[in-house]
Amino acid sequence: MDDGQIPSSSQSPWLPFESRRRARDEKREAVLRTAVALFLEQGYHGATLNEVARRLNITKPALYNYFRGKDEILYECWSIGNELVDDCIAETSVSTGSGLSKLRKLIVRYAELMTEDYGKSLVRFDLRDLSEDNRKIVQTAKRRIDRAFRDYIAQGVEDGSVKPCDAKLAAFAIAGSLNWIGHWFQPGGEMTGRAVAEEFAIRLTEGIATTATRKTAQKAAVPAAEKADKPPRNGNAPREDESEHHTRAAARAAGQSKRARGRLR
Amino acid sequence: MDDGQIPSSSQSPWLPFESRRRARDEKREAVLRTAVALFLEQGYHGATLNEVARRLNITKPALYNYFRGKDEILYECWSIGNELVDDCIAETSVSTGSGLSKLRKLIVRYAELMTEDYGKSLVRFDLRDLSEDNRKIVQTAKRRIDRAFRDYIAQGVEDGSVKPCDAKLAAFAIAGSLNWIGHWFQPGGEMTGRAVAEEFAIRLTEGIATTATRKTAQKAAVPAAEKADKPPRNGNAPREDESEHHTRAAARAAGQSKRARGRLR
DNA sequence: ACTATTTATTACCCGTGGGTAATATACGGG
DNA sequence: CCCGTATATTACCCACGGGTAATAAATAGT
Repeated sequence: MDDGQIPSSSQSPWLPFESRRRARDEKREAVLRTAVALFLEQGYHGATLNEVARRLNITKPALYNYFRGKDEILYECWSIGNELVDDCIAETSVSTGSGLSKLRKLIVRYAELMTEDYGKSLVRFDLRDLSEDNRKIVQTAKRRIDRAFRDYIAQGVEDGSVKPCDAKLAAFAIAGSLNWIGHWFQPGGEMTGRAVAEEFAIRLTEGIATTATRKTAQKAAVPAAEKADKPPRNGNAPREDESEHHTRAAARAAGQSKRARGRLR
Repeated sequence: MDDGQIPSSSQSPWLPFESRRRARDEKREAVLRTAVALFLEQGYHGATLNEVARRLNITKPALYNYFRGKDEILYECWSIGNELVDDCIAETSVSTGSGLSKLRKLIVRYAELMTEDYGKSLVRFDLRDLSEDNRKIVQTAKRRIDRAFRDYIAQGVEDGSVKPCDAKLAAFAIAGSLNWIGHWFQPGGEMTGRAVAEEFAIRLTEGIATTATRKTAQKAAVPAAEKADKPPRNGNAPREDESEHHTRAAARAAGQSKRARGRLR
């Protein structure tokens, strides 16, 4: 079935027996990358710290140099995902355009996140496995995400780009579809994450949008704004907006001083 | 915090110390009712068999008279939920009407299921906690459910009641919204399960429907069928169709002879 | 009433895996 | 070159909870 000799998978900073002198934070992140993948693969309870360590060519106790325990690793995985979502929200909220326009942008970004490991961790991990404190943080953040969807919808209703509807339920419906992506999507399938995201942005808004979605027929019903809403559905353009996907996440990658960092001796 | 003396919760056939002479199957089901509630409340791994037993006024080993082990209990919970879904599908598939009409019916039924314990078990439990064999059964059944959604959509596209679209993605989007209900809904909130279900049936189909949804304007575009599609949105009528929610489930309640029944000595 | 069968209880086992203590090795600075 | 610190390893602990064996209590049949 399985025996030793990991094929030096992905890229572990601990090459079997050579120079293991990388920066601390790089190792920390490597642990998280491995952990989130394993947690998704086997489930939090099915995955063992021994296996996480094994995949990194180290042993379990070494992990405790970087984390207080298993549940903290889980929390940190979730936390990274949350920072990515925050970036999505921040990006979309500063963008100009109607409520519908912002909603669509958020859907695309969020959907694509759900096709990646850290995004999935937001919806596949069980809050009850976290410590009391961390659980509260997560719950608060979840409400923030929900609020973003709801706000854009309400905003759209006001500016006329979205049909009048119950913002709360509409947000649940949309977020549900998107979150579910994290359960079924796996890379290597017929569609790329980006493609799924764009398709969902259309599908999930065409029910509540006042304007026609597909291409023509911008029937002149929108009172204000609605500028660069959507370049009319280019098949596979080289994503024009790779500018800076990481606002807060980039900060974390560089600075990274806050947040517990392993056993405090 | 908590101490002994369970307040004889719900209705346990094992009243603390009196007549415990119920039929075997009734006890079996009582175990499942308690187990599914506890699993949802604390998560499968967080819940212990000791606690399940405690809530039933018995002790852990007694459970092994009815089930082979914890994972079998999990499977049986899931299995009941699956039978309920099968009923939904069976009901809707024999109903007359357009593809859209069937789709809406299925959505309503399925959504309401997601507000109940056994329905939630379909989407909140982790397949990886099941035995190899049972996991295969579940996966097969899941595909069947997905197929039902997809078929109705495809059917609707053909008969003109649904706009042309990718049936697979549309089904994922709809099922995602519905499955997510099982994660956020809890009874006692502002809306009843039924209300949520009806609202979702509208919301999730108005994007892909060719006919106007709300009330008037049946613009004459549907080529065939489309009979008793929907009584125009009665606020809280006493659900006209309580006829027989349980086809297969009813059979199980009465006959119930198949399926492993505890330790075979 | 006596016995066979079912169903429950008490007492126990033990594998698993998170977590820790003691210790060794590598690294960087004076 | 030596020492302090950071980082890793080996060896271990032990709580938890699923599962079992032995046994007792209840039930049904004749």
